[in-house]
Amino acid sequence: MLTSQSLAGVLRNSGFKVTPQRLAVYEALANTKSHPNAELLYNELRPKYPSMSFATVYKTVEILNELGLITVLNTGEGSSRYDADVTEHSHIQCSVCGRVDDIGPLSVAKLDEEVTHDTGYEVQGQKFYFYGVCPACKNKA
Amino acid sequence: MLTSQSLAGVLRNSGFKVTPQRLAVYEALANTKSHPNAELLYNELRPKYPSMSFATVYKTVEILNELGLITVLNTGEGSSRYDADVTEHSHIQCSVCGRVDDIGPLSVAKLDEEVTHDTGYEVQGQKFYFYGVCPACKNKA
DNA sequence: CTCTCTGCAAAATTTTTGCACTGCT
DNA sequence: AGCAGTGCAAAAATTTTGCAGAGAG
Repeated sequence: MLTSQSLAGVLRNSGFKVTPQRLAVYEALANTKSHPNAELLYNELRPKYPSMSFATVYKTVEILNELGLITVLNTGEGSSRYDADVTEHSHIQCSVCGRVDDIGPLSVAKLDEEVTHDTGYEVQGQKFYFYGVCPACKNKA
Repeated sequence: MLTSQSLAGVLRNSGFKVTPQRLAVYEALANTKSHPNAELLYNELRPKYPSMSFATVYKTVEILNELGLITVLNTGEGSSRYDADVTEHSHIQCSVCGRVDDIGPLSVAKLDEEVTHDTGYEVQGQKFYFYGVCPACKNKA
């Protein structure tokens, strides 16, 4: 999670301009654990930035992702979700209510080695998704 | 991987009708390791089934997925990929050419436990995606 | 002042749906 | 024969793109 100042620095150093919209999109992601998609970001930012557009949301998350400042999640829904937490962690989605929660670092240190040996790929990254029923939905049932 | 006969049985037992299109979609998936998306399936089946439509492809993979006969992959591309191999395994995608390869079962036996303990979810399934450069693309570089 | 960025609208892409016709059982 | 399935076309949903005006450096 970066402060607005350090985000501004990263953008500038990478040749991108620092705009209120870019800071706002990042800040919205940094201040939530709900892993919103583009629509939710748009709806959340609209009140503060009435001119905010989907184009800007999508262009911004693309840049933030390129710069490694956010992660894009594909849980299998129609749309992508975004996460400002780029530290090593995984995600789990409730098959009942659809919420996505974080899973702290798993004991997977040897996996990259295993995968390299198994496939010959030069492994650069990984995304783990778990699916199940969240505690809240379990209690309702 | 089911034979056409056993697939027919599963469909019938589940109240679905056995149609040439359904058998063909499954067979196409069972006979490839390329994890095609809907468009590739459509293009592959078109010559044999000139009337094949995207609607049928999508409706069929939805049923096959419901029945647990195929798996849907979301690597982060625009479209979903489908895999008739439902045994426990993961996938790795080349960040250069986009191909998706299989990874045999990983040493992740304790992960579900770890996740349950960490999140309180009742874990039902998981999907692991690795990203990197495939041997072929490495050699070209 | 320049050049990137924003925001609108239109387009492209992927997936879903409605409905008449086909064909499985 | 009855009813689910197919296939067409249209619609929906998500994401991308073109371009004119706005704003950051």
